[in-house]
Amino acid sequence: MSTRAAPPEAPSTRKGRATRERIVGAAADLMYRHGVAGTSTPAVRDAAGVSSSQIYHYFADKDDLTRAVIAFQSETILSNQAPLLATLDSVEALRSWRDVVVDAARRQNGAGGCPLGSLSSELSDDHRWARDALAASFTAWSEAIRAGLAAMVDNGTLRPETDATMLSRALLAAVQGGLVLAQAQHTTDALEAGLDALIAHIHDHAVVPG
Amino acid sequence: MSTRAAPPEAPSTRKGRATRERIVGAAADLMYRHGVAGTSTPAVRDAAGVSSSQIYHYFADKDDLTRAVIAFQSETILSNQAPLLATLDSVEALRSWRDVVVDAARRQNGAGGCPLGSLSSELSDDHRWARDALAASFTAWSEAIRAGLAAMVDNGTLRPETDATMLSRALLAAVQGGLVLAQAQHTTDALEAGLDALIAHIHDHAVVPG
DNA sequence: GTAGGATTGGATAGTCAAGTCCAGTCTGGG
DNA sequence: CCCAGACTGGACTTGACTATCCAATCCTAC
Repeated sequence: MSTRAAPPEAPSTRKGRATRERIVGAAADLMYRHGVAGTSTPAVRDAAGVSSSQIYHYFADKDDLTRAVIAFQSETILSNQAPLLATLDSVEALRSWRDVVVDAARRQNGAGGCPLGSLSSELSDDHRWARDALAASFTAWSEAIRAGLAAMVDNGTLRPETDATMLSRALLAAVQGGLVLAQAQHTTDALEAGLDALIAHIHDHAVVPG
Repeated sequence: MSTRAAPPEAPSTRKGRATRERIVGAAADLMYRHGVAGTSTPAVRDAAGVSSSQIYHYFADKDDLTRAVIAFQSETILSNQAPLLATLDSVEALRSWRDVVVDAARRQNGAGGCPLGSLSSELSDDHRWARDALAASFTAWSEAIRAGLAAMVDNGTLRPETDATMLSRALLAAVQGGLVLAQAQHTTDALEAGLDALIAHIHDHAVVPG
Protein backbone atom coordinates (compact mmCIF):
# COMPACT_ATOMS: atom_id res chain seq x y z
CA MET A 1 0.00 0.00 0.00
CA SER A 2 2.97 2.29 -0.41
CA THR A 3 2.09 5.51 -2.12
CA ARG A 4 5.56 6.04 -3.49
CA ALA A 5 5.51 6.38 -7.24
CA ALA A 6 7.46 3.91 -9.32
CA PRO A 7 10.78 5.37 -10.50
CA PRO A 8 11.15 5.96 -14.23
CA GLU A 9 12.20 2.95 -16.28
CA ALA A 10 15.22 4.66 -17.78
CA PRO A 11 17.56 6.39 -15.33
CA SER A 12 18.94 9.61 -16.75
CA THR A 13 22.66 8.84 -16.48
CA ARG A 14 24.64 6.13 -18.22
CA LYS A 15 25.80 4.75 -14.88
CA GLY A 16 22.25 4.69 -13.55
CA ARG A 17 21.01 2.75 -16.57
CA ALA A 18 23.82 0.23 -16.19
CA THR A 19 23.02 -0.30 -12.52
CA ARG A 20 19.33 -0.75 -13.20
CA GLU A 21 20.07 -3.28 -15.91
CA ARG A 22 22.44 -5.17 -13.67
CA ILE A 23 19.73 -5.44 -11.02
CA VAL A 24 17.10 -6.66 -13.49
CA GLY A 25 19.50 -9.19 -14.99
CA ALA A 26 20.51 -10.60 -11.62
CA ALA A 27 16.89 -10.73 -10.45
CA ALA A 28 15.76 -12.44 -13.66
CA ASP A 29 18.42 -15.10 -13.27
CA LEU A 30 17.66 -15.76 -9.62
CA MET A 31 13.89 -15.73 -10.12
CA TYR A 32 14.23 -18.12 -13.02
CA ARG A 33 16.23 -20.56 -10.93
CA HIS A 34 14.51 -20.21 -7.57
CA GLY A 35 11.19 -18.56 -8.25
CA VAL A 36 10.07 -15.09 -7.21
CA ALA A 37 9.28 -16.03 -3.62
CA GLY A 38 12.59 -17.90 -3.43
CA THR A 39 14.54 -14.81 -4.45
CA SER A 40 15.21 -12.31 -1.66
CA THR A 41 16.23 -8.75 -2.27
CA PRO A 42 19.47 -9.37 -0.33
CA ALA A 43 20.23 -12.16 -2.80
CA VAL A 44 19.61 -9.83 -5.73
CA ARG A 45 21.74 -7.18 -4.05
CA ASP A 46 24.70 -9.56 -3.75
CA ALA A 47 24.31 -11.06 -7.21
CA ALA A 48 24.13 -7.65 -8.84
CA GLY A 49 26.89 -6.21 -6.69
CA VAL A 50 24.84 -3.26 -5.49
CA SER A 51 23.50 -2.19 -2.12
CA SER A 52 19.96 -2.42 -0.79
CA SER A 53 19.14 1.20 -1.40
CA GLN A 54 19.93 0.90 -5.11
CA ILE A 55 17.16 -1.61 -5.55
CA TYR A 56 14.67 0.67 -3.87
CA HIS A 57 16.03 3.63 -5.73
CA TYR A 58 15.25 2.05 -9.09
CA PHE A 59 12.16 0.07 -8.12
CA ALA A 60 9.26 0.97 -5.87
CA ASP A 61 9.24 -2.45 -4.21
CA LYS A 62 9.80 -6.10 -4.97
CA ASP A 63 6.63 -6.29 -7.06
CA ASP A 64 7.91 -3.48 -9.22
CA LEU A 65 11.19 -5.32 -9.72
CA THR A 66 9.26 -8.46 -10.57
CA ARG A 67 7.32 -6.48 -13.13
CA ALA A 68 10.59 -5.45 -14.75
CA VAL A 69 11.76 -9.06 -14.77
CA ILE A 70 8.57 -10.17 -16.51
CA ALA A 71 9.08 -7.49 -19.16
CA PHE A 72 12.71 -8.51 -19.55
CA GLN A 73 11.94 -12.20 -20.00
CA SER A 74 9.09 -11.51 -22.39
CA GLU A 75 11.35 -9.34 -24.49
CA THR A 76 14.12 -11.95 -24.41
CA ILE A 77 11.94 -14.85 -25.45
CA LEU A 78 9.95 -13.04 -28.09
CA SER A 79 13.03 -11.58 -29.69
CA ASN A 80 14.61 -15.02 -29.78
CA GLN A 81 11.55 -16.68 -31.22
CA ALA A 82 10.54 -14.00 -33.70
CA PRO A 83 13.26 -14.59 -36.31
CA LEU A 84 12.59 -18.32 -36.35
CA LEU A 85 8.84 -17.88 -36.62
CA ALA A 86 9.01 -15.09 -39.17
CA THR A 87 10.60 -17.40 -41.71
CA LEU A 88 8.27 -20.38 -41.46
CA ASP A 89 7.79 -21.28 -45.08
CA SER A 90 7.83 -25.07 -44.99
CA VAL A 91 7.20 -27.98 -42.68
CA GLU A 92 10.96 -28.31 -42.63
CA ALA A 93 11.29 -24.83 -41.13
CA LEU A 94 8.71 -25.78 -38.52
CA ARG A 95 10.82 -28.78 -37.63
CA SER A 96 13.90 -26.69 -37.16
CA TRP A 97 11.99 -24.37 -34.87
CA ARG A 98 11.03 -27.47 -32.92
CA ASP A 99 14.69 -28.48 -32.76
CA VAL A 100 15.72 -25.14 -31.34
CA VAL A 101 13.11 -25.38 -28.60
CA VAL A 102 13.94 -28.98 -27.79
CA ASP A 103 17.70 -28.37 -27.81
CA ALA A 104 17.36 -25.44 -25.45
CA ALA A 105 15.44 -27.59 -23.01
CA ARG A 106 17.81 -30.49 -23.41
CA ARG A 107 20.84 -28.33 -22.78
CA GLN A 108 19.72 -27.75 -19.22
CA ASN A 109 18.10 -31.11 -18.66
CA GLY A 110 14.72 -29.44 -18.50
CA ALA A 111 15.75 -27.44 -15.43
CA GLY A 112 14.01 -24.12 -15.07
CA GLY A 113 11.25 -24.74 -17.55
CA CYS A 114 10.02 -21.78 -19.55
CA PRO A 115 10.92 -18.44 -17.92
CA LEU A 116 7.47 -17.11 -18.71
CA GLY A 117 5.67 -20.31 -17.79
CA SER A 118 7.35 -20.50 -14.39
CA LEU A 119 6.57 -16.89 -13.60
CA SER A 120 2.99 -17.38 -14.70
CA SER A 121 2.51 -20.50 -12.65
CA GLU A 122 3.76 -18.75 -9.54
CA LEU A 123 2.17 -15.33 -9.98
CA SER A 124 -0.95 -15.53 -12.13
CA ASP A 125 -3.35 -16.57 -9.43
CA ASP A 126 -2.44 -13.94 -6.88
CA HIS A 127 -1.25 -10.97 -8.87
CA ARG A 128 -3.49 -9.47 -11.47
CA TRP A 129 -0.78 -7.16 -12.82
CA ALA A 130 1.52 -10.12 -13.43
CA ARG A 131 -1.19 -12.22 -14.99
CA ASP A 132 -2.15 -9.48 -17.43
CA ALA A 133 1.43 -8.94 -18.54
CA LEU A 134 2.10 -12.65 -18.90
CA ALA A 135 -1.16 -13.27 -20.73
CA ALA A 136 -0.19 -10.56 -23.19
CA SER A 137 3.21 -12.16 -23.73
CA PHE A 138 1.70 -15.56 -24.32
CA THR A 139 -0.76 -14.06 -26.74
CA ALA A 140 2.04 -12.31 -28.62
CA TRP A 141 4.03 -15.54 -28.76
CA SER A 142 1.05 -17.50 -29.99
CA GLU A 143 0.35 -14.78 -32.54
CA ALA A 144 3.92 -15.02 -33.85
CA ILE A 145 3.42 -18.75 -34.38
CA ARG A 146 0.07 -18.12 -36.03
CA ALA A 147 1.59 -15.62 -38.43
CA GLY A 148 4.24 -18.17 -39.38
CA LEU A 149 1.62 -20.79 -40.11
CA ALA A 150 -0.45 -18.26 -42.03
CA ALA A 151 2.58 -17.61 -44.22
CA MET A 152 2.70 -21.32 -44.96
CA VAL A 153 -0.93 -21.16 -46.00
CA ASP A 154 -0.24 -18.14 -48.20
CA ASN A 155 2.66 -19.75 -49.97
CA GLY A 156 0.62 -22.86 -50.67
CA THR A 157 2.42 -25.21 -48.30
CA LEU A 158 -0.70 -25.67 -46.19
CA ARG A 159 -4.24 -26.04 -47.37
CA PRO A 160 -6.25 -22.79 -47.25
CA GLU A 161 -8.76 -24.14 -44.73
CA THR A 162 -6.01 -24.75 -42.15
CA ASP A 163 -6.96 -23.24 -38.80
CA ALA A 164 -3.70 -21.44 -38.03
CA THR A 165 -5.05 -19.85 -34.85
CA MET A 166 -5.98 -23.14 -33.29
CA LEU A 167 -2.77 -24.83 -34.35
CA SER A 168 -0.64 -22.01 -32.97
CA ARG A 169 -2.39 -22.33 -29.60
CA ALA A 170 -1.87 -26.07 -29.68
CA LEU A 171 1.84 -25.68 -30.43
CA LEU A 172 2.34 -23.17 -27.61
CA ALA A 173 0.48 -25.47 -25.21
CA ALA A 174 2.75 -28.32 -26.26
CA VAL A 175 5.82 -26.18 -25.61
CA GLN A 176 4.64 -25.07 -22.18
CA GLY A 177 3.45 -28.49 -21.10
CA GLY A 178 6.51 -30.20 -22.50
CA LEU A 179 8.71 -27.85 -20.50
CA VAL A 180 6.75 -28.40 -17.29
CA LEU A 181 7.18 -32.14 -17.70
CA ALA A 182 10.83 -31.77 -18.65
CA GLN A 183 11.42 -29.94 -15.41
CA ALA A 184 10.15 -32.84 -13.31
CA GLN A 185 11.29 -35.71 -15.48
CA HIS A 186 14.59 -34.33 -16.75
CA THR A 187 13.67 -35.61 -20.16
CA THR A 188 12.43 -33.84 -23.25
CA ASP A 189 10.34 -36.87 -24.21
CA ALA A 190 7.00 -35.19 -23.63
CA LEU A 191 8.10 -31.96 -25.29
CA GLU A 192 9.24 -33.87 -28.34
CA ALA A 193 6.16 -36.07 -28.39
CA GLY A 194 3.82 -33.09 -28.22
CA LEU A 195 5.57 -31.09 -30.90
CA ASP A 196 6.18 -34.05 -33.18
CA ALA A 197 2.58 -35.21 -33.00
CA LEU A 198 1.33 -31.73 -33.81
CA ILE A 199 3.79 -31.24 -36.63
CA ALA A 200 2.80 -34.61 -38.03
CA HIS A 201 -0.81 -33.48 -37.84
CA ILE A 202 0.07 -30.26 -39.62
CA HIS A 203 2.02 -32.23 -42.20
CA ASP A 204 -1.11 -34.28 -42.90
CA HIS A 205 -2.74 -31.02 -43.88
CA ALA A 206 0.03 -29.95 -46.19
CA VAL A 207 -0.94 -29.49 -49.78
CA VAL A 208 0.14 -32.64 -51.54
CA PRO A 209 2.66 -31.64 -54.21
CA GLY A 210 1.94 -32.55 -57.80
CA MET B 1 19.33 -30.10 9.06
CA SER B 2 17.15 -31.29 11.89
CA THR B 3 17.89 -34.83 12.94
CA ARG B 4 14.38 -35.47 14.18
CA ALA B 5 12.82 -38.44 12.46
CA ALA B 6 9.66 -37.95 10.46
CA PRO B 7 6.56 -39.00 12.42
CA PRO B 8 4.68 -42.04 11.13
CA GLU B 9 2.19 -41.39 8.35
CA ALA B 10 -0.74 -42.93 10.20
CA PRO B 11 -1.27 -41.72 13.77
CA SER B 12 -2.36 -44.51 16.06
CA THR B 13 -5.63 -43.02 17.26
CA ARG B 14 -8.72 -42.15 15.27
CA LYS B 15 -8.56 -38.56 16.44
CA GLY B 16 -4.92 -38.30 15.47
CA ARG B 17 -5.60 -39.56 11.98
CA ALA B 18 -8.42 -37.05 11.56
CA THR B 19 -6.20 -34.19 12.69
CA ARG B 20 -3.41 -35.20 10.35
CA GLU B 21 -5.80 -35.39 7.46
CA ARG B 22 -7.27 -32.01 8.29
CA ILE B 23 -3.79 -30.50 8.22
CA VAL B 24 -2.89 -32.09 4.89
CA GLY B 25 -6.20 -31.04 3.36
CA ALA B 26 -5.87 -27.45 4.49
CA ALA B 27 -2.24 -27.29 3.37
CA ALA B 28 -3.08 -28.80 -0.02
CA ASP B 29 -5.80 -26.21 -0.56
CA LEU B 30 -3.63 -23.28 0.46
CA MET B 31 -0.60 -24.49 -1.47
CA TYR B 32 -2.74 -24.99 -4.54
CA ARG B 33 -4.04 -21.45 -4.36
CA HIS B 34 -0.96 -19.59 -3.19
CA GLY B 35 1.98 -21.87 -3.83
CA VAL B 36 4.16 -23.60 -1.26
CA ALA B 37 6.26 -20.55 -0.47
CA GLY B 38 3.08 -18.48 -0.26
CA THR B 39 1.62 -20.78 2.38
CA SER B 40 2.84 -20.19 5.93
CA THR B 41 2.45 -22.69 8.71
CA PRO B 42 0.38 -20.18 10.70
CA ALA B 43 -2.01 -20.02 7.73
CA VAL B 44 -2.27 -23.81 7.66
CA ARG B 45 -2.78 -23.83 11.43
CA ASP B 46 -5.72 -21.43 11.17
CA ALA B 47 -7.28 -23.08 8.11
CA ALA B 48 -7.10 -26.51 9.71
CA GLY B 49 -8.20 -25.26 13.10
CA VAL B 50 -5.25 -26.72 14.95
CA SER B 51 -2.36 -25.23 16.87
CA SER B 52 1.24 -24.88 15.78
CA SER B 53 2.47 -27.84 17.73
CA GLN B 54 0.07 -30.19 15.96
CA ILE B 55 1.71 -29.49 12.66
CA TYR B 56 5.14 -30.25 14.02
CA HIS B 57 3.78 -33.24 15.89
CA TYR B 58 2.58 -34.86 12.67
CA PHE B 59 5.27 -33.57 10.33
CA ALA B 60 8.98 -33.18 10.83
CA ASP B 61 9.02 -29.78 9.16
CA LYS B 62 7.39 -27.83 6.35
CA ASP B 63 9.14 -29.94 3.71
CA ASP B 64 7.67 -33.05 5.25
CA LEU B 65 4.20 -31.49 5.12
CA THR B 66 4.81 -30.52 1.51
CA ARG B 67 5.75 -34.10 0.77
CA ALA B 68 2.43 -35.22 2.18
CA VAL B 69 0.61 -32.65 0.07
CA ILE B 70 2.32 -33.91 -3.07
CA ALA B 71 1.27 -37.48 -2.23
CA PHE B 72 -2.27 -36.30 -1.52
CA GLN B 73 -2.62 -34.41 -4.80
CA SER B 74 -1.10 -37.25 -6.81
CA GLU B 75 -3.52 -39.68 -5.26
CA THR B 76 -6.46 -37.33 -5.85
CA ILE B 77 -5.69 -36.70 -9.50
CA LEU B 78 -4.77 -40.24 -10.43
CA SER B 79 -7.84 -41.68 -8.76
CA ASN B 80 -10.01 -39.18 -10.61
CA GLN B 81 -8.40 -39.83 -13.94
CA ALA B 82 -8.06 -43.60 -13.69
CA PRO B 83 -11.74 -44.53 -14.20
CA LEU B 84 -12.01 -42.29 -17.26
CA LEU B 85 -8.81 -43.60 -18.78
CA ALA B 86 -9.49 -47.24 -17.95
CA THR B 87 -12.54 -47.23 -20.19
CA LEU B 88 -11.09 -45.66 -23.32
CA ASP B 89 -12.55 -47.83 -26.02
CA SER B 90 -13.40 -45.32 -28.70
CA VAL B 91 -12.44 -41.88 -29.97
CA GLU B 92 -15.74 -40.80 -28.45
CA ALA B 93 -14.55 -41.88 -25.00
CA LEU B 94 -11.34 -39.93 -25.56
CA ARG B 95 -13.42 -36.88 -26.34
CA SER B 96 -15.40 -37.20 -23.16
CA TRP B 97 -12.16 -37.45 -21.16
CA ARG B 98 -11.14 -34.24 -22.91
CA ASP B 99 -14.46 -32.65 -21.90
CA VAL B 100 -13.93 -33.54 -18.25
CA VAL B 101 -10.48 -31.96 -18.24
CA VAL B 102 -11.64 -28.86 -20.08
CA ASP B 103 -14.75 -28.43 -17.94
CA ALA B 104 -12.72 -28.68 -14.75
CA ALA B 105 -10.43 -25.93 -15.97
CA ARG B 106 -13.29 -23.82 -17.22
CA ARG B 107 -15.15 -24.11 -13.93
CA GLN B 108 -12.43 -22.09 -12.22
CA ASN B 109 -11.51 -19.90 -15.14
CA GLY B 110 -8.17 -21.60 -15.36
CA ALA B 111 -7.22 -20.42 -11.89
CA GLY B 112 -4.81 -22.68 -10.06
CA GLY B 113 -3.72 -24.69 -13.04
CA CYS B 114 -2.88 -28.33 -12.45
CA PRO B 115 -2.18 -29.10 -8.76
CA LEU B 116 0.74 -31.30 -9.75
CA GLY B 117 2.00 -28.96 -12.45
CA SER B 118 2.05 -25.99 -10.11
CA LEU B 119 3.90 -27.91 -7.42
CA SER B 120 6.37 -29.18 -9.96
CA SER B 121 7.02 -25.79 -11.42
CA GLU B 122 7.75 -24.36 -8.01
CA LEU B 123 9.68 -27.23 -6.45
CA SER B 124 11.34 -29.37 -9.11
CA ASP B 125 14.42 -27.25 -9.61
CA ASP B 126 15.37 -26.87 -5.98
CA HIS B 127 14.11 -30.00 -4.26
CA ARG B 128 15.16 -33.37 -5.50
CA TRP B 129 12.73 -35.24 -3.24
CA ALA B 130 9.81 -33.26 -4.68
CA ARG B 131 10.98 -33.65 -8.25
CA ASP B 132 11.29 -37.41 -7.92
CA ALA B 133 7.82 -37.79 -6.45
CA LEU B 134 6.27 -35.50 -9.05
CA ALA B 135 8.09 -37.17 -11.93
CA ALA B 136 6.74 -40.50 -10.74
CA SER B 137 3.20 -39.11 -10.64
CA PHE B 138 3.49 -37.68 -14.12
CA THR B 139 4.83 -40.97 -15.37
CA ALA B 140 1.95 -42.86 -13.76
CA TRP B 141 -0.54 -40.43 -15.28
CA SER B 142 1.01 -40.73 -18.70
CA GLU B 143 1.05 -44.50 -18.34
CA ALA B 144 -2.66 -44.51 -17.53
CA ILE B 145 -3.31 -42.61 -20.74
CA ARG B 146 -1.05 -44.95 -22.67
CA ALA B 147 -2.89 -47.99 -21.35
CA GLY B 148 -6.18 -46.47 -22.46
CA LEU B 149 -4.86 -45.89 -25.96
CA ALA B 150 -3.39 -49.38 -26.02
CA ALA B 151 -6.85 -50.73 -25.25
CA MET B 152 -8.13 -48.86 -28.27
CA VAL B 153 -5.47 -50.53 -30.36
CA ASP B 154 -6.38 -53.91 -28.92
CA ASN B 155 -10.06 -53.54 -29.66
CA GLY B 156 -9.34 -52.50 -33.22
CA THR B 157 -10.30 -48.84 -32.92
CA LEU B 158 -6.77 -47.69 -33.63
CA ARG B 159 -4.34 -49.12 -36.11
CA PRO B 160 -1.82 -51.56 -34.62
CA GLU B 161 1.18 -49.42 -35.49
CA THR B 162 -0.12 -46.52 -33.37
CA ASP B 163 2.58 -45.24 -31.00
CA ALA B 164 0.52 -45.12 -27.81
CA THR B 165 3.51 -44.13 -25.67
CA MET B 166 4.30 -41.07 -27.71
CA LEU B 167 0.66 -40.04 -28.01
CA SER B 168 0.10 -40.37 -24.27
CA ARG B 169 3.09 -38.09 -23.63
CA ALA B 170 1.75 -35.61 -26.15
CA LEU B 171 -1.69 -35.61 -24.55
CA LEU B 172 -0.27 -35.04 -21.07
CA ALA B 173 1.92 -32.22 -22.37
CA ALA B 174 -1.14 -30.64 -23.95
CA VAL B 175 -3.02 -30.87 -20.65
CA GLN B 176 -0.19 -29.33 -18.65
CA GLY B 177 0.56 -26.61 -21.16
CA GLY B 178 -3.09 -25.86 -21.69
CA LEU B 179 -3.54 -25.41 -17.95
CA VAL B 180 -0.50 -23.14 -17.64
CA LEU B 181 -1.89 -20.93 -20.39
CA ALA B 182 -5.40 -21.06 -18.93
CA GLN B 183 -4.02 -19.74 -15.68
CA ALA B 184 -2.60 -16.63 -17.33
CA GLN B 185 -5.22 -16.11 -20.01
CA HIS B 186 -8.33 -17.20 -18.12
CA THR B 187 -9.38 -19.06 -21.21
CA THR B 188 -9.34 -22.73 -22.03
CA ASP B 189 -8.65 -21.95 -25.69
CA ALA B 190 -5.13 -23.35 -25.69
CA LEU B 191 -6.13 -26.40 -23.67
CA GLU B 192 -8.93 -27.14 -26.09
CA ALA B 193 -6.79 -26.45 -29.14
CA GLY B 194 -4.03 -28.78 -27.93
CA LEU B 195 -6.32 -31.63 -27.02
CA ASP B 196 -8.54 -31.25 -30.06
CA ALA B 197 -5.64 -31.17 -32.46
CA LEU B 198 -4.15 -34.29 -30.91
CA ILE B 199 -7.45 -36.12 -30.84
CA ALA B 200 -8.00 -35.18 -34.49
CA HIS B 201 -4.55 -36.57 -35.22
CA ILE B 202 -5.41 -39.76 -33.37
CA HIS B 203 -8.72 -39.93 -35.21
CA ASP B 204 -6.83 -39.79 -38.50
CA HIS B 205 -5.11 -42.96 -37.39
CA ALA B 206 -8.31 -44.72 -36.42
CA VAL B 207 -9.09 -47.87 -38.31
CA VAL B 208 -11.55 -46.85 -40.99
CA PRO B 209 -14.79 -48.79 -40.39
CA GLY B 210 -16.09 -51.01 -43.14
C1' DG C 1 -10.84 -46.94 36.21
C1' DT C 2 -6.35 -46.08 35.52
C1' DA C 3 -1.63 -45.84 33.72
C1' DG C 4 1.01 -44.30 29.98
C1' DG C 5 1.45 -42.98 25.55
C1' DA C 6 -0.94 -39.96 22.15
C1' DT C 7 -2.55 -35.62 21.43
C1' DT C 8 -3.23 -30.64 22.15
C1' DG C 9 -2.57 -25.41 23.37
C1' DG C 10 -0.14 -21.52 23.34
C1' DA C 11 3.93 -18.93 24.45
C1' DT C 12 8.36 -18.00 22.60
C1' DA C 13 13.25 -18.08 20.72
C1' DG C 14 15.80 -17.34 16.68
C1' DT C 15 16.17 -16.01 11.95
C1' DC C 16 15.62 -13.50 7.93
C1' DA C 17 13.43 -10.58 4.52
C1' DA C 18 11.16 -6.05 3.11
C1' DG C 19 11.58 -1.59 3.06
C1' DT C 20 13.43 3.13 5.18
C1' DC C 21 16.77 6.65 6.17
C1' DC C 22 20.36 9.68 5.65
C1' DA C 23 24.88 10.95 4.88
C1' DG C 24 28.13 10.90 1.45
C1' DT C 25 29.83 10.63 -3.64
C1' DC C 26 29.49 11.14 -8.52
C1' DT C 27 27.95 13.41 -13.01
C1' DG C 28 27.05 16.61 -16.39
C1' DG C 29 25.25 21.08 -17.93
C1' DG C 30 26.44 25.95 -17.68
C1' DC D 1 35.02 24.98 -12.09
C1' DC D 2 30.69 24.37 -9.58
C1' DC D 3 26.28 23.16 -8.19
C1' DA D 4 21.86 20.64 -8.38
C1' DG D 5 20.27 16.56 -8.85
C1' DA D 6 21.33 11.71 -9.66
C1' DC D 7 23.32 8.02 -7.55
C1' DT D 8 25.40 4.98 -3.83
C1' DG D 9 26.57 2.61 0.84
C1' DG D 10 25.17 0.47 4.68
C1' DA D 11 22.96 0.60 9.15
C1' DC D 12 18.49 0.09 10.97
C1' DT D 13 13.34 -0.76 11.95
C1' DT D 14 9.61 -3.62 11.66
C1' DG D 15 7.21 -7.56 10.99
C1' DA D 16 6.52 -12.34 9.69
C1' DC D 17 7.68 -17.12 9.66
C1' DT D 18 9.86 -21.59 11.12
C1' DA D 19 10.48 -24.47 14.65
C1' DT D 20 10.77 -25.65 19.70
C1' DC D 21 9.28 -26.37 24.41
C1' DC D 22 6.53 -27.97 28.06
C1' DA D 23 2.53 -28.37 30.62
C1' DA D 24 -2.19 -29.92 30.22
C1' DT D 25 -5.66 -33.03 28.37
C1' DC D 26 -7.43 -37.01 25.99
C1' DC D 27 -7.61 -42.02 24.52
C1' DT D 28 -7.35 -46.77 24.83
C1' DA D 29 -5.63 -51.16 26.28
C1' DC D 30 -5.67 -53.66 30.20
